[in-house]
Amino acid sequence: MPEKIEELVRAALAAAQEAGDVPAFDLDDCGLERPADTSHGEWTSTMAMKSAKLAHCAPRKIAEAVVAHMPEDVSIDKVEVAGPGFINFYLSAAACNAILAEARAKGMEFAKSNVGQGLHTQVEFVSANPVGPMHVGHGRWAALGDSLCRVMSHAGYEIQREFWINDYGNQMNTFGNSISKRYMQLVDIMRKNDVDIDEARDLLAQDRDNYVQDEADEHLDSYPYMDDFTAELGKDSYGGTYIIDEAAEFYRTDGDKWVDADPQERMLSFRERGYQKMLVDMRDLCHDVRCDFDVWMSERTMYQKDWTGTSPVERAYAKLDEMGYLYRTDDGALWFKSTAFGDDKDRVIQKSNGDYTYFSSDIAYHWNKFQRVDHVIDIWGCDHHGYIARVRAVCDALGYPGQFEVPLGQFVNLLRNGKPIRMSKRKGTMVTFRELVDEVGADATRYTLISRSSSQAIDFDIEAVKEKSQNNPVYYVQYAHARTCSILRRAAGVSVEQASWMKMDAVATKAIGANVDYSLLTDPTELALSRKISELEDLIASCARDRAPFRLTHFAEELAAAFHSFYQACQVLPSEGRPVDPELSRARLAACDAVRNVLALTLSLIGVSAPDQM
RNA sequence: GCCCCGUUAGCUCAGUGGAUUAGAGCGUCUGCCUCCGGAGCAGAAGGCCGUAGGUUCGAACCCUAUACGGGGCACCA
Repeated sequence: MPEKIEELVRAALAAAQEAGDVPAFDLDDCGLERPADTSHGEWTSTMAMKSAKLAHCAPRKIAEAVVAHMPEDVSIDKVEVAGPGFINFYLSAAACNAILAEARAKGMEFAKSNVGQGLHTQVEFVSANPVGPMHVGHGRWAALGDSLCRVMSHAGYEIQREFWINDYGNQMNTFGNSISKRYMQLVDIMRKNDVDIDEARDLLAQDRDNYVQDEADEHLDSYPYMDDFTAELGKDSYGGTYIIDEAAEFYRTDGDKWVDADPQERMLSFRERGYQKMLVDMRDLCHDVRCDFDVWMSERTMYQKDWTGTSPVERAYAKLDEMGYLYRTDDGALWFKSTAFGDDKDRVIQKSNGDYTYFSSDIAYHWNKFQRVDHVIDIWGCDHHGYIARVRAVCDALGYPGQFEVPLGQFVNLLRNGKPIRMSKRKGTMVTFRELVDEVGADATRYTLISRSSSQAIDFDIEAVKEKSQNNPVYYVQYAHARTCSILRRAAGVSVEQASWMKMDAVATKAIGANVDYSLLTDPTELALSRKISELEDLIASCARDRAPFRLTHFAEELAAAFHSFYQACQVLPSEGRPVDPELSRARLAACDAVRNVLALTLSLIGVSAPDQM
């Protein structure tokens, strides 16, 4: 439709200029927009205001001349000049409602575009360390990243989803040692108190709870095991209950065979098996919120030597060195000249003691990414923002300027009854994402986490989301979808059971039949439906371009509201005392079906289910 | 000191340079089921868009300055 209106505007302007009503000038942009207020028509052109200066002519005068020369068109009811010089186009009902037929015909393929032009894009997100459970912040990245991928795919990008596993470095050993220490403590408790593993686990967990609750460290003797734990492993150790559970599980499978074993071997065994379990847990949890990754990339692979006898990290160093971007200081540390690419200061990539810094992994990793895709998006928490410049510097240095971007996301503030929850890394207290999903449900969790701009910090009140889940907008939208299904089932004379094996598309076809006359839909609430639905394609394209999938939740709520209004104002099926013309009824059913399709599509783009009944 | 995010209705937030009247949800108040799903609808009340300049035909939106709030500035990962 916008293409057609643009044609008409250009033709009208040419005619007006030909007639001498408007000075000659070149029009580069028709400035087509959708007026916010429906009383201003379906489309408006701001070309008169935009070209007023160029034409040395009052915008209102240009607009009037253009309208006077506007060619006739069947899909245009009328064209008007309004305000300072808007040219408003009012479409016929048939033209407005054509979108309903399109939405029904295309279903989940509706509102696709090609703004991405097939650009091979990798989106890396979540990438939680495999040494503990995912927290709510990771959940936000999962919801955001996955939704972005779905939206970008719909808008014509070739998308690859990737999870980067930080399974290299000291933290892995700390993780292994933490489990190992807990294992030894469990054995100690069992022997001293003559209890079984389950009781020992509870005693040890209680010891930790005492420690956590004692914020001020006042009762120094009430949690001996926790003190012993932190004394031996330091404050950066992993003290959470899940580590105790992990250790107890290893005791159940292995018994006390590790008690007298070599501590290093014990640590390695626990580390690797614990790591694998964490990975499986994260994969399952992501899957449960409908977020599945294409690639799980291990940091360790960046240090594994291939047949050439070198690792990806070493090859990346050689490449940068060859290009003259590395230098070594007297103390032996190796530096990357990131200031050459706009970073604040140069960055160490190999410490003076010979160890690699974490940054070195990212150098090799991002080089690796660009060997697989043409564009890289890393979704990071806002606390990583200082890290962007150096990674971008690497990408620039390696020859991929402008192909690396980082949408930063603000954090999730967890609250309980309006009070902030103390999240202590030191003491390992946290509300896990798993707990949240199990209590609130995947749909409400995902919807809530995606529904705000990622540049906005979210206050997520657990009690409020749990207790007020009935008021959650996600149910409002799902209810609208279920309602369309209900009407279609009733019209088709099909039970819920029959519908479930027939599928809703078949139910709709049975209810509606062929050759629907969409021009019968002229009520304002009916036209509001087609108007709203016609916005989706541009919306998806802009969500993809701006990396802002959250806007789809607003669209879903608006469409649901438009549908509920329509439903209230227009009787779809004839009932006692409320007759409806059969053809009108079919057209309204078709409108319901279009809404059903579009709601299902929109919800699927944000990874939320569209139930046929609730 | 430097960098990032925010500041819009009582609360939580949308707002892509456009129109007299800056929107939505929650909360408050008033109506609407002998009627296709009331998890709904219709309406009311509630705003000098943090402040001050600038750009523009036009600014909540862009620019500059400034105030307040949150976060970040490792040879940690």
